[in-house]
Parts: sequence; structure tokens; C-alpha cells
Amino acid sequence: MGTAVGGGKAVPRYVQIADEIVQQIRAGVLGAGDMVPSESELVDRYGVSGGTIRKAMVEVRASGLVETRHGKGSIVKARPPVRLRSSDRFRRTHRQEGRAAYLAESAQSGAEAKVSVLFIGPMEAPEDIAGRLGVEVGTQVLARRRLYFRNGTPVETASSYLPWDVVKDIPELFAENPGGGGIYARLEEHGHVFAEFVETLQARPASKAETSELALSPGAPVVHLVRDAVTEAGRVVEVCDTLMAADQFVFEYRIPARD
Amino acid sequence: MGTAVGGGKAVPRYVQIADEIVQQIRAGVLGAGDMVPSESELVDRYGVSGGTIRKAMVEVRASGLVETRHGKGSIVKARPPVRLRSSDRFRRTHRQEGRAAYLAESAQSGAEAKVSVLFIGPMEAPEDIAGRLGVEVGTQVLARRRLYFRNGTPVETASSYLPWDVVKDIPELFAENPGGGGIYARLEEHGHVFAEFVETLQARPASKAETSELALSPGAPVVHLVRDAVTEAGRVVEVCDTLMAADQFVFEYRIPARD
DNA sequence: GAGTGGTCTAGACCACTGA
DNA sequence: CAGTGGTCTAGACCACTCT
Repeated sequence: MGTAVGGGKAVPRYVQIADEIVQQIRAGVLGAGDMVPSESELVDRYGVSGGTIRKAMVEVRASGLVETRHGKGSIVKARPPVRLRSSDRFRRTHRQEGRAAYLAESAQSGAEAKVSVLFIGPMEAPEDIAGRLGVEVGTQVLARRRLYFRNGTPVETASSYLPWDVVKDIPELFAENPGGGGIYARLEEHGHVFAEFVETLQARPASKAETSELALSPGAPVVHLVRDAVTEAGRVVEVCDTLMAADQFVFEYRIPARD
Repeated sequence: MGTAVGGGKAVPRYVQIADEIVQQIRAGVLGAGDMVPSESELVDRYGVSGGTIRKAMVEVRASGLVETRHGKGSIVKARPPVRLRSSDRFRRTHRQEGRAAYLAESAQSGAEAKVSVLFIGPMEAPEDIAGRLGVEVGTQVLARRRLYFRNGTPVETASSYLPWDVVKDIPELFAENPGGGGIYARLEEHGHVFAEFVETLQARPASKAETSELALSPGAPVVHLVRDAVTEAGRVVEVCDTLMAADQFVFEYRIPARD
């Protein structure tokens, strides 16, 4: 046979099918944790070939509502992802309450948060990081690499880099748990008082490697966020390089009106 | 025949081919404006079937380095896109110099910018906008919908919504060109002095409709940005709803350290 | 018209999951 | 083991672009 006959519009069949499945999820016909019918079952149900169903499922995955595992099937994701990541999570009052930024926000939205430390130790500064820290490429810096989970699924990797002369007298920064208020609290206790944080964001499709690290569907977008922590002395004492699953976050920034 | 024979690894052939093409572009073998070989030529060159090449090209498109048009082919994109969109483009000094935010930034990065006005006129406030403006759903507001171009290609759609009682005495806001400094300058001249701007961002794959409006490849990510302009009186006098091609922008925000 | 990408098919084989 | 998704093929027809 041929192509989408019948109506004779422009919407390809696989898009129609994808939309139909997405609607069923949004409408609750398929609820959180339910399995999406298997591809072969969908082939029967819609009377199209496997390739077409396959393309439809690629679209469905791109919607972020579903997670597919190989010999298993596709399962409707647990929930309306989206965690607000607001710009005032760096307030000192939050730190003094003893909570690190990510916990403060997770608590707000009632989700279970977890951090797994992947690496803490010395490292030669990569080029872009060295530039931001104002040190030579290859200089030794402290790297702290972690993976953040939310409700059991990885949503974010973060790598902090700090100049060695800053960290060498702050033993807590070498510990998995740097203590109440996080590393920023420790830094301010040691005289590195922050003036501002500069964040740059860019969204792009996940690479193959990132796809597996964050358990994403191929092609799902990620947000690459890099933050410079600048002290009142004008020095960048930390660069935090973060990669986040885009469907898990909404970013909020408040910009004061200025002259 | 079967699958990726030979080595016997896990990397699918279409990914290998996609990577190879992407490398050629990054290395400059294929330069800006060059046509990527046609799919049938790639079929010959790599000795695989059309479907495999097709999947490879989907990957290549996802990299954002290439733009594909139907009966034409794939062309290597003109540019290392990326335009910095920094949070201090709302400074009054910029407005007083008579330049609107987008022009100030475009000038910086030496790109040709253009705006096309799609619609200016009264409109019933949609639900989310009404909520932000603090008016009833369906109340009449002024809508200003524009499409921004950069070097000839559309990169951003923006829709501003303003309460009717605010705009009714400011005729410039109904004009395509609201005058030097843009609508924010006009609003401040009429007593609406801004205290802050609140921006929320979310990245997601483009929908089918957005794909065509911004001339994107299917599945390419977009950034949805909504900005509330808040006056010193605590009122939101403008909501700007923006959709941007993610590969065209880097966002920068400066966050002052606070208690 | 010839050439391009876009959709679809019908069937093959592989790799992973779970009972 | 049966069932699932993942990759690949070879060929068909369609829609768009350019000449």
C-alpha cells in the first residue's frame, strides 16, 4: 500500500498515533506506573507496520511522559516532573538554617531528594574552567562531582571546581558532606564572602553519553548550566558545571530594574 | 542481512555514520553553507540502506549543525549560532540610548537583526496570562505579537500582554514601532516605574507547530521564557511570553548574594 | 522532468528482560 | 524460554524544489 491515504491531510500517521498515546496519558487513561501497550500490540491495534509504531514511540518518548527500557517496555513516568529552581536559593538565611540549596527546594515541592558523590579530589583544571577561575590550564583544583536524584531517578549532574589555595585550609570541602549550609557556608566562614553568582544556561539535545548518565530518552533536551561564584574581592572561588534533564526543571530568575 | 557485523560492539551503525558526518562538519571538511551529500549518495558511500541513513541524519539534525529542507537537501548552518541574552539588557541606560533590548544585544555580537510584527491589538486574556497580570480570564488586554529574525532566519517569537487600563492612554503602544527604548521606555514615561523583572524558563522539544514557525528540525529543543514586568507599585504591567530556538541562545543571569 | 527528503511496509535478526 | 524493544533491509509511493 501507500502512504496516509483517506483524509488526505499532511499529518503523518505516526504523529497522529503519538498524539493519541500522549493524550491518553495526559487524560489519565494511562496512569503513572502503567505500562504502555507493547509495540506489537500497537501494530495490531492501529493496523500499521512496526516501523510506524516505532517512530510514533520516539515521539512519545520525546514528550518526556514515558520511559522505555529494552526488554521490558514503556512505562508512564511517575510524575509531573518540574522542580522550580529559583534564583533565591542562594540566600544566606537558607544556609544558616543549615540546608543546602537543593534540599530547600526539594522540600518545597515535596519530593524525595538524594545525592550521590561520584568524586572528590584534586584534578587538573580543564580549559574552560581554568578560564573562569582565572588560573592556568592544568593547574591543580579541587573537583567535587555529584549526581542528584529525585524520587529515585537521576536528574542532574554537578561538578564544582575550586582553586587549591582556597580549599587547602578548609578540610570540610574534602568531605562527602561538607556540613550544614553546604560548601558556600564553609567558604563564607573562611572569609570568602560572596558578592554575586553568575549563571549561564544553554539548552541542547543530550549527547549519547549524557543520555545514559541521566537515564534520558535519546534526543531529550538537557540544560547546561555553569555558575561562577564571585566574592566581594572580585574573585571566582567556585565554578559549578551542571547538566540537568530539561523536563525536570523550571528556572526562575528575578532581575532587579537598574539604571 | 543482519545487524552491525564486523567488530561486534554496541554502537549502532547509524550512530557511527552520524558521528562521522558531525565530525566532518566540526573539522571544517564541510563548511558553512555547504550541502551535505544527499541521502541516496550516502547510501552508496556507506553501503547501508536508506532507512539507516535516514536515522543517521535525524541524529545529525539533532546536533543543530545542519538544516534540512524538503526537496532540497541538508545544508550546513551558517553559524555558530548562540547569541548571548544577558540579564542586564533591561537597564534604563540602554533604553535612554534609544535602543531596544534585542537590538542592543544583536549589535554586540555583530549580527543582522530584524523584527516582524505579527499582530497588535486587543485580545481576551488567556488563563495563564490573566493569572500573571492579576485580571479575570477573558478580560480585554493589549497583545503585541512579534517574530524576531537573526541573519534572515526566525529565532524567536514573543507575545507581550498588557492590561487595558495601562495602555489605553499610551498611543505608542499600539504602533508597530513604539519609539526609542521600546515599550518599557514608554511605560516608565507614563509613571509605571519598574522594580523588577521575573523570568521563568523551561526547555522542551518543539511541538510540530513550533517546528514550522521557527523553521526548526523536528525534535529540536526550544526554550519557553515568560517574563513578568513588575512596577514599584507591585503591579505586573506586562507579561512577555517568548519561545526561542534553543541553539540560538545562551542565557546569562547575575544573581546578587543576599541575606 | 529529475532529484531530493518524508512516510510507510513487511519481514529479518539481535539484545535484553523476566519467568 | 517467550516477549519485548533496537537495528537493519529493500523497495514502494508521496511531496517538495529546482530547472
